[in-house]
Amino acid sequence: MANSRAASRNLDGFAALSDPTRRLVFERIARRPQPVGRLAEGLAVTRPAVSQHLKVLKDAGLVAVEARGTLRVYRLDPKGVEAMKNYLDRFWDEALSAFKEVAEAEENEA
Amino acid sequence: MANSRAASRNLDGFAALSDPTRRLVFERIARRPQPVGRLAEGLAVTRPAVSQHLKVLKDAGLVAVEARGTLRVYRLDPKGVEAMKNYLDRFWDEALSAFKEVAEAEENEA
DNA sequence: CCCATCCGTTAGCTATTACTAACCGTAAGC
DNA sequence: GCTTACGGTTAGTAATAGCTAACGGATGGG
Repeated sequence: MANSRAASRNLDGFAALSDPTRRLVFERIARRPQPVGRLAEGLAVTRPAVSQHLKVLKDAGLVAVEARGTLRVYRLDPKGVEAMKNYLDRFWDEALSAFKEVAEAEENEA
Repeated sequence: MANSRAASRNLDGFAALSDPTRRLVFERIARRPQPVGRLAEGLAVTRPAVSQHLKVLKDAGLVAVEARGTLRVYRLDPKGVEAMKNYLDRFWDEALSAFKEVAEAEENEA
């Protein structure tokens, strides 16, 4: 990675986790690797919908597939999670320092 | 906050950072606190658009405002960033362990 | 070989979103 | 008090996203 833009790659994870249904799919997979059919049972949406959500999560690097015969078991993928964590860490210190400056400024005004 | 759902609140940040233009606004504010007008100058979209993006970022707890006379300076807000960081940390270990299990399984198959 | 099961894909519809243009409110400067 | 600069809000539009229904492909068991 040459510049800071490298950390900005693969940030489709934000769009992937922006949908509540997709977050549920993600959290269920985190609890235990599962095939698509089982996920669809407890999710109030049809199986094709879950399949489309899985495609988005897979393209974002948040989940991975393991073909086990005719079953396709989905599990978490650390790649996408790490990319998002790194991105947020980039601004974490700046967020704290900005907050601190304001706190001190308000102190002077008081 | 009693259960793990507490960490799932305030996750509108994912939707907020899912838009590329909104990410640019967020990153620019991170670099230096700025008023709306200055942000709109370098962003290829009109000022009202930036204002709407700022409202989304503010509702998500990612930015905060400080009224300085007629100027309104926007800065980062640690709240939303922390919520997202915590959420991702919840699944970080599970993602790694799931990855490890698969690696070992593939090792046995080889 | 045939059937059943599991899964991904497409077409089409509806709802949501990001955008611009126009408007209104508010705080300084003369 | 009037004007100017700065900003949030609304109306309306074009694009995008999530959903269901229907289909097609691939694997395993009888």
